[in-house]
Amino acid sequence: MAKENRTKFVILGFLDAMPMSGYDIKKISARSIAHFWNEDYGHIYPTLRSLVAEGFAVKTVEAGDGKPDRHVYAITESGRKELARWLAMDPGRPNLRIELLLKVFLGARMDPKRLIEMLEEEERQCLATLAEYDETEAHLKSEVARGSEWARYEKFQLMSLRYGQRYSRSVAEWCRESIQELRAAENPDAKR
Amino acid sequence: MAKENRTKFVILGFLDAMPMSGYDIKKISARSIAHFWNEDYGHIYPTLRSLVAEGFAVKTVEAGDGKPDRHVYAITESGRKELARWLAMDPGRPNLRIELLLKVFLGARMDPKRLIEMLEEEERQCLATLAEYDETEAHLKSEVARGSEWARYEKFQLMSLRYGQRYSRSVAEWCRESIQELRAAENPDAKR
DNA sequence: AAGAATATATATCAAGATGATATTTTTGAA
DNA sequence: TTCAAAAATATCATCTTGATATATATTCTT
Repeated sequence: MAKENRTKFVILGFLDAMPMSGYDIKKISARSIAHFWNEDYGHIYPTLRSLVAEGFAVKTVEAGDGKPDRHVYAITESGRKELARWLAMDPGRPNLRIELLLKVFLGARMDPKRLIEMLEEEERQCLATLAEYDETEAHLKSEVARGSEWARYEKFQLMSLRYGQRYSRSVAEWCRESIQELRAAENPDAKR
Repeated sequence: MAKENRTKFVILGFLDAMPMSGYDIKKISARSIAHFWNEDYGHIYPTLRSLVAEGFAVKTVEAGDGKPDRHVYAITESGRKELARWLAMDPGRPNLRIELLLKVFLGARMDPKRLIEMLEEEERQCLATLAEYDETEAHLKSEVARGSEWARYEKFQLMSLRYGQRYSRSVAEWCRESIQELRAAENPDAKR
C-alpha cells in the first residue's frame, strides 16, 4: 500500500526555516518537537537522500575543519510547494501504543504494589516533563528576544507546548487518582 | 536489533481472560483498548502463529457451520508466566507522532483559517470520543452486572478509560484555547 | 596527565508496526 | 433481488524504530 513517509514533511518544515544538516535536524527536533513527534537518524538520513532525489531539497558539503564534513540541505521551491500541499491536508489520527495503560488494563493480573510503583514513576516523569517544558518555554522566549529565525514560529511552538503541558498535567492527575483507588482497594478500612 | 514484539503480550492478556480467535481479538481490542493501543490483523495473525510455535498458546479449529472455520487460541501455563514476566517490567515510553501538533508547530506556514478548521474538527472529534467513552463505560458496567468474565477487569478498564476521558477533555480545551488565540491574532481589535 | 564521556558528524539495517487488500460464505437491509 | 455488512481467514509492501557502527574533537573527571 502507498503510505506516505511523514518524516519528509518534518524535514521540509525545518529546512523551510533554515538550511541544516541531518545532525542539526535530529538535534533541533529533539528539543522542539520530541514531546509529540518521534524522529531519529534511522529515518532522517534516508529521507534526506530521497528529498534530494525528488528535487525537494539540495545538498552542499561544508568542510569540517578537522571535524567530519557537514552535509547541509536546503529546501527548494518545489519542496516548499510539497510542504504546503501536505500542510493543507486533514491531519491523520495518531497511532497510540501506551504500554503503561495496557498494563493498567491488565491490572487484575498484576501485583497491586507493582502497579502503584509504575504509576508513581509515571507521575514523577510527568512532573519532570513539566519542568522541562518550563525550560523550553523560557528558552523559546529568549530566542525570540534575541531575534532568532524561529521568532515567527514562536506562537505556534508555544501552542504545541501548551498541548504537552496540559497532557502531562492531566496524566499526573490521573496517576494520583488511580494510585488512590488502588490504595483504597488494598486498605478498604483506611481513612481516606 | 532485539526489540520485543508487544502484540504478543496484548494477545496473551486477552487469552488469559478467555480463549478466542484472531478475529475475536481484533473485535474485542477495537472496543476495549483501541483508545490507547493500536492493533490490527497484520500483526495479530502472524503473532498468534508465533505464540503457538513458542508454546505460549495452543490452537483448536472449530467448524464454522457454513461460516469459515474458527481458529480458537488458548493460553498455556508458560504463556501465563511469560505474560507475568512482561507485566512486571517497567513500561516503555510511547512513541508519539501527532500530526495535528506538527501542523500547529509549522503553523506560520499555514492559512490561519485552515488551521482553525483543523482545530475545530479535532475538538469535535474529542467530544465525540467522550460520548463513546460514556457508552463504553455504560456497556462495561452492564457486562459486570450480568456477571461477564470481564468483571474482574472492570476496575482496571475503568481506570484506563479515565485516562482517555481526561486526555480527550484536555485536548478539547487546548483546541478551544488555541482557536481563540488564532482568532484574536486575526482580529486584534475584536472584542474578546 | 590520562581516561572517560560528550559533542560533532556521517550513516545502516533487522525487526516491529501499519493498514490496504484479498478471499469466502452467511445474514440482514434496501 | 441486490447490495452491504458481518464473520472469518489471512498477506504483504512500506513505514518506523532504535540499536549499532565509525571517526575526530572537546570537555570533564580522576
